Amino acid sequence: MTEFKITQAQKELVEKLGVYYEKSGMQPAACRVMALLIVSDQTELTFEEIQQILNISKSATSGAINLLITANRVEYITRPGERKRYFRAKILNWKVDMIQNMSQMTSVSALLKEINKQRPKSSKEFNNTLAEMISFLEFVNAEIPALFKRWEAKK
Amino acid sequence: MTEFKITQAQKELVEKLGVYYEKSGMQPAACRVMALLIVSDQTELTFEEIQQILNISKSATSGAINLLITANRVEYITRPGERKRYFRAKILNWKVDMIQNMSQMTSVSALLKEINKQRPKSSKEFNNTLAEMISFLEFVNAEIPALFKRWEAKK
DNA sequence: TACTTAGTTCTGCAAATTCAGAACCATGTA
DNA sequence: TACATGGTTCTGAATTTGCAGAACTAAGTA
Repeated sequence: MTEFKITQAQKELVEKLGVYYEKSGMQPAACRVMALLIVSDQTELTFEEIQQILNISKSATSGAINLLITANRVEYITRPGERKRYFRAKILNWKVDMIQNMSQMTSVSALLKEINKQRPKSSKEFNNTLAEMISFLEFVNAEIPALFKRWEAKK
Repeated sequence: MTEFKITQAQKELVEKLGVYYEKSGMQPAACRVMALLIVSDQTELTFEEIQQILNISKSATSGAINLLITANRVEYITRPGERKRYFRAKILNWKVDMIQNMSQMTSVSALLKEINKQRPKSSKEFNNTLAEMISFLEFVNAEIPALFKRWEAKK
């Protein structure tokens, strides 16, 4: 039985980051696992370590890990001769994730467009505001690549 | 008893937009109310109209409306001589909302910064990736005003 | 004063979520 | 073959959520 632990300060960071992740609707245990993989000194943790550090059941651990893997937020590696898997946060892909996240705006603006099309002409101010929102969302969406470029340039 | 209704097409838009709002963790009924106030031909609806169109109970209607008011997403007006309130989506403030939403990134990046500070020097690649994320989040955050300006200019 | 209107608040149920515990399985090892 | 390891899956219990229904309140009206 490994007895790897994290410090009190780290525990608090796991909680804080965990709560942040919860806002996106993921279940608490999965959020803690995700947070732990970011906060922990080791970037790669085994099933057992995760379970013990967070003090949750095997089923909760299994469920959380698989959820995160499905959501493409966690991956695992194996080591030659070991059956254990080493789980780690998939943060190297953060740019792809962020682009995907930002691009969700596109789907909203498409929906808002559809809505605005069916709105009566009479509610002019409202429609105009909606049109402005759509215009801005589309603009931002189109600007994303440029945003990355300017960031790269500035570094 | 008023018998104001919405079309089938509108109902579907309310559902779609409602589901979109649900992603942010708000309760279903409140999301439907919000969506209705965007989709409906009338931009201002009474308590009774909302309740009847969405076919929900008074308590659900009351709860949803008050939640939305607290979240600053809905406001109401009154008309002289009438006791009823007319509720409407507070979309005219969309810029403020959007800036606030985007600025939430700042809070995450602050937290990530705190985390990165306590990480061991040994996990170099991980720390660097984290630092890059933070850098990008801060950059985007700083760029928000400029983004609005460029959008205005382009219009 | 009694009644209507416009909503609020309380009670409680039904459904969904989340997780622990135990049994189970698959692979490797002695 | 027996046992250990690294999980997965099933069951069910404890919360939590979301809302209906009914009672209630506050303000205006006849």
